[in-house]
Amino acid sequence: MELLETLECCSPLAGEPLDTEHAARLARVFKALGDPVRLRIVSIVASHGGGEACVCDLTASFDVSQPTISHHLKVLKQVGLLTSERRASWVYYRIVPEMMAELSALLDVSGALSVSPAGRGGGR
Amino acid sequence: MELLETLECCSPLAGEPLDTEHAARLARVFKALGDPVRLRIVSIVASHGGGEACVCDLTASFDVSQPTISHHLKVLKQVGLLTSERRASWVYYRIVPEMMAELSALLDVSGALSVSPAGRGGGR
DNA sequence: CATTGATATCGACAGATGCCAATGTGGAGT
DNA sequence: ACTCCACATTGGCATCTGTCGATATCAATG
Repeated sequence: MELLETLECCSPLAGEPLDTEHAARLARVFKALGDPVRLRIVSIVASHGGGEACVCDLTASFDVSQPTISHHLKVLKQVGLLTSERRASWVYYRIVPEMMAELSALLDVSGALSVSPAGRGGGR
Repeated sequence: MELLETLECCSPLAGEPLDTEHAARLARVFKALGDPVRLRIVSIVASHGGGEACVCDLTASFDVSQPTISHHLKVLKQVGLLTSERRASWVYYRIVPEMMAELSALLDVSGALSVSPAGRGGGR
């Protein structure tokens, strides 16, 4: 079950290089997002009313089989991007906003690279 | 060469579901970040002085061979995360801040899911 | 122009990944 | 208890991916 828990970190990528451990953990999360079906699953769940969607909502949105959807959901859950809850016959998935926030903050290099605060502007 | 160009989009994931096209394009970018070596390469380049790093800086930071680093750089360049410039014998890589900003904004669901602005709070 | 140093490409191979059909499981209704 | 439905797991298969050694390219230098 719980494979990923440490959500304390992270300074943005532009701060200092990721050590091997953090890189390995974060890479697994990005890899989970690195499949078009899984990325659409996340977007469907994130934008679904009530912040959650059942598997039946998802299988209806794809051409792939139900076992394949189930497999992708398992991957997304293992890396900590989704949680699930069973209610009656249906299983509802919702995103973990803390994880999304961590990734978003990690990729936010706006302060360090784009504006160049005078004095170190883009090398040369 | 230029495989990815359309950087106009995107509303955050929580807005509306990604269509198949956008999902496919973005998934390729996330997949590129979904390898620990590549993620560390991005972090090293992003945090390197002057905003750029040459290949020699990178090969020194990893246990993998120089061809492997070169391969990973090619992947990161193809999806639009890095650009390269040759100066004399050295090739300098730098990140594409617009791409980072796009991904960061895409994953930023803080307005829609985490804070629950009264009225639609995370279901229940 | 031969040499050297930095980087890219090629070819091959083990291991990972995505997919499906078949089957298992767990809850709700009859 | 039997059955139906929603979902998960298993097993197998074709394809993709990361890695390396060998080799090619490209730029500076002698």
